[in-house]
Amino acid sequence: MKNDKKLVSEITSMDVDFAKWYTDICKKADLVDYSSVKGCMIIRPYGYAIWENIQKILDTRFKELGHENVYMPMFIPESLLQKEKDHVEGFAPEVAWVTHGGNEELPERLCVRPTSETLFCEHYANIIRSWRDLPKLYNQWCSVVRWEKTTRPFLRSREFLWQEGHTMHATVEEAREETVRMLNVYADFHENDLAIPVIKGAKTPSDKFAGAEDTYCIEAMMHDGKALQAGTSHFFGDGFARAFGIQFADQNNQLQYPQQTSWGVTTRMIGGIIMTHGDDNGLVLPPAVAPIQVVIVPAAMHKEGVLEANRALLDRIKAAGYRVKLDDSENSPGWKFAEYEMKGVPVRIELGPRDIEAGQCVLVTRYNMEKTVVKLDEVEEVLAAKMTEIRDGMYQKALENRERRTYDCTTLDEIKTALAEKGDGLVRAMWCGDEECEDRVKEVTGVGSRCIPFEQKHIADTCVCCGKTAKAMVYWGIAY
RNA sequence: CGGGGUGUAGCCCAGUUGGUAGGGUGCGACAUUUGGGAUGUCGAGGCCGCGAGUUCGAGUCUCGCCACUCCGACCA
Repeated sequence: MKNDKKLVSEITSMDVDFAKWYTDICKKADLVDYSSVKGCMIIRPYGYAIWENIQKILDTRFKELGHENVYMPMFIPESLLQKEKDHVEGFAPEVAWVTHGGNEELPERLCVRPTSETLFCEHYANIIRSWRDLPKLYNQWCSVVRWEKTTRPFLRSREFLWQEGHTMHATVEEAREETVRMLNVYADFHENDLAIPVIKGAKTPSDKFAGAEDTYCIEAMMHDGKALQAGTSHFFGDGFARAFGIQFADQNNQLQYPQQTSWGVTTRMIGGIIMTHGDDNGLVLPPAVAPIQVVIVPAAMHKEGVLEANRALLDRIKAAGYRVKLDDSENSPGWKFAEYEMKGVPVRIELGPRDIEAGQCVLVTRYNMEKTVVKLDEVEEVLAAKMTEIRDGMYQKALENRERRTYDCTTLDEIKTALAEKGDGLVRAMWCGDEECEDRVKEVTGVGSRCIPFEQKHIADTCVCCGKTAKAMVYWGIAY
């Protein structure tokens, strides 16, 4: 059939070429366009609307937990960046520098923020004096620049949008609690709103954020079995505070250094949504962040009464609180079906003369293409149930993929065999804690350490690599 | 940053031994259509990625650069 042919030619199949499939979706679903600067993407209205929905949900949660939004400058003087040694060393290779203002060379070059710990610290040094000033719970929504070598839309761009929380606390316990609390916010958001199952855990020492004492992360598995770091939360101790001279007088009038955290998620999450839920017909969006949650496609639109009935349905669904669109354009229904499937709209409702006569409409859920005939009277109730069902179904589907592609291994050979026979995936294996073994596992098997999960599973007594007593079970994988 | 691939209309692509650019799709108008990407007619749309060079003449040959893309090393 001609239609089928066209569909196939639109997007590369994910089984044929996952990477190509990914970029096809990004472009064909109107999420991004390329700009004239390498690695800098234009986020188009449909893609940006997803980000705005993500922002709304997270911003609300941050504020519920007492965080306040601020805005820091985008430039960091070189001397400021250099105050914390590990931090500079970590970021130096990928910062962009501003060296001129107009035609004048600047006395000190400015780096375009790759992250803002140093700026927050400089400011905190000025505003924190007493235990009464703590905690400081600041967050900012902004973009940062990291001069990446290879770039991909959403997954790795040289400029990306994110949110960075930076907090200061009086005690270690309180700061550690904050670090875990925010990791949990990210994990809940991924699982409940994005329908992406995540593994919570700690990064190994070699994989920690530059300057952090502990880095926690959530790891998600993409459809192709590769891992995506979806969010991070860091505990800094007082390392930065000492470097920046931030001190407060405690209740005994003793000077103390405050304990610091930072945490962030980025537009990369959109890449995560695409690669977790998408299929060969295009994007599949979780209802919570879909710019359009319901699209109404009229059939035989020009027959008498059809458009009116569709408009009435639109008003009702809108009144019920959904982001809904009626496509009354002149395109054929078939065109519209394909279009909104490409864009990942969670629910499509078809309403034509036959339905109107029968007092019903046809409801199709995107993630499984299931058709349901719904009585018009019951649309609101059915929609409410469907939205939950969609989120649960998408989550389940993603979880099954992850479980099918998670392999427990006790030797390096087992890892190699599992990956070769079952395909890319996450490997659960024991680790002694030595960086040498960590490197060797990657060298020999191709999978690197992703995280030491909070939820441990005992697979063996000894390290998968050296055979010494194991300290922890580690998730290993190929990372995006 | 190494290795490969690709840059021609918005998109996909053709373009012969070098002779001044074409198809499909999309776009605009009109008509007929509309339950899985409709059809016809007319029309608009090009610094052939950018810059040098060879040549009477370059989309085509040479060199350089840039971008995209894939595979590796680094990263949210």
